[in-house]
Amino acid sequence: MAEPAYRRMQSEERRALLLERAQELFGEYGYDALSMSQIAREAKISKALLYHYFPSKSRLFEAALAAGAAELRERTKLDPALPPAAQVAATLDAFLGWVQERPGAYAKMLESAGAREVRATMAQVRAETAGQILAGLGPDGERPATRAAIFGWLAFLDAAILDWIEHGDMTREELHGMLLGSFAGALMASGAGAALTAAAGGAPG
Amino acid sequence: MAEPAYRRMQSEERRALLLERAQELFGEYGYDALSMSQIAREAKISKALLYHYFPSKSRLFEAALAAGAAELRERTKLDPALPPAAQVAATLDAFLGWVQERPGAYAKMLESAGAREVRATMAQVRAETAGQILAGLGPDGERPATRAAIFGWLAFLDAAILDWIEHGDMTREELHGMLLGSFAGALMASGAGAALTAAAGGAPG
DNA sequence: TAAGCTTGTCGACCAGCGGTCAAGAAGTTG
DNA sequence: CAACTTCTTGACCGCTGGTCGACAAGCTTA
Repeated sequence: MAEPAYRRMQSEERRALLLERAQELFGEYGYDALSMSQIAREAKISKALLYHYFPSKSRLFEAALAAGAAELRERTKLDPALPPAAQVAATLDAFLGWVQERPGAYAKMLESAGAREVRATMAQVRAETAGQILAGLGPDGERPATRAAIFGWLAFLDAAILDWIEHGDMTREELHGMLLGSFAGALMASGAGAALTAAAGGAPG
Repeated sequence: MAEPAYRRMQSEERRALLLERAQELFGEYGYDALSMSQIAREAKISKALLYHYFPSKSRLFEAALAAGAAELRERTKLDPALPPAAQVAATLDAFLGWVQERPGAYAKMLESAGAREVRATMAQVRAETAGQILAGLGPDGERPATRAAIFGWLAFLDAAILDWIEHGDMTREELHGMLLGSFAGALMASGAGAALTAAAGGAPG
């Protein structure tokens, strides 16, 4: 008679389900506008069970972030034989395409970056990205001004993308050109112009 | 015999005292690592009294922010007769000097910008700053790509300053040159090169 | 069919948060 | 010394992230 009060699932199945749901929800609400209780409610489980699979909210967010990052990485695989500027151009284009497919989620993710508990994680992601670019610049990549310029440009990138998402009055190509030109300008300004031997993509206008 | 359980103060005196204390504490801990209870404790009053003077934590933060901004504005008064690029150069230099005097507090303030309840306020501040720069650029300031470039550069500015504060291996002049050069590069890349008739300051070599 | 066991699952709980309220006490006025 | 203003407080609320012991789903064994 009595139906089971809940359906029991395999550990890995449940975990994957929760992760997927959390990814969607974080992308919809952002980190701090989404509570663990709400995630549990949406997934129709108790909050305690959510904590059984993920030890904390920040770790759950990191897991969701990592899942998204893996997806992105696949899209932005680069050819190490290309000159640095061309690598940046190609990767940037793939990246913009990826953002274009989930503009809301990307914006929420950028917002979430400011939340206290995940700040360190996001800073690390940025540091790794910057490190990759700097490594591709050769000896110039070790100069403090160039390091600051790359960190600055990564922030430039996110801010310009947010503006693009918010206003929607630029084509992706236009944005791409502006970003690439700014990248070149930042490198030049940092004194790393020598690394820009190959064409970095023309600025429109 | 019985000493008073607390000392009563004039409304304005208390308010000014609390605002000053809050400014220090926000600068030391940032927005979300600092609770209203903690502020009250540090100021040796009850939390309820703090709420009597400031209706919410975010409003208290905004008041503290505005106080700092007023200080900053006085330091960065600009001469509207100068060409735009020179205005930016001079303002930027004054701004860097201001940051240099309170590096920790400025870093905490940038961190705080990501907190949920103050995000809108910080976005508004940035929008006003961007608007001022764009207005100084003439007709170019109305182009979407230029708008995105200015927003991007403001983010660049903050990120580069954070890097500067964190590593401390650049002189202020070096940073100033890199920032100005990047500003020019971003404008060029957005197609607003015409606005850069006057020297924007040389990039270091 | 039923007992035994593993472990997925839940309700109840905790300290702390931002925020609110009626009541009390400090200090001034008649 | 009483009356009054208003600055100040302790107790409270709903919610958050997070923890814990106990229940029960459903497989294994007999």
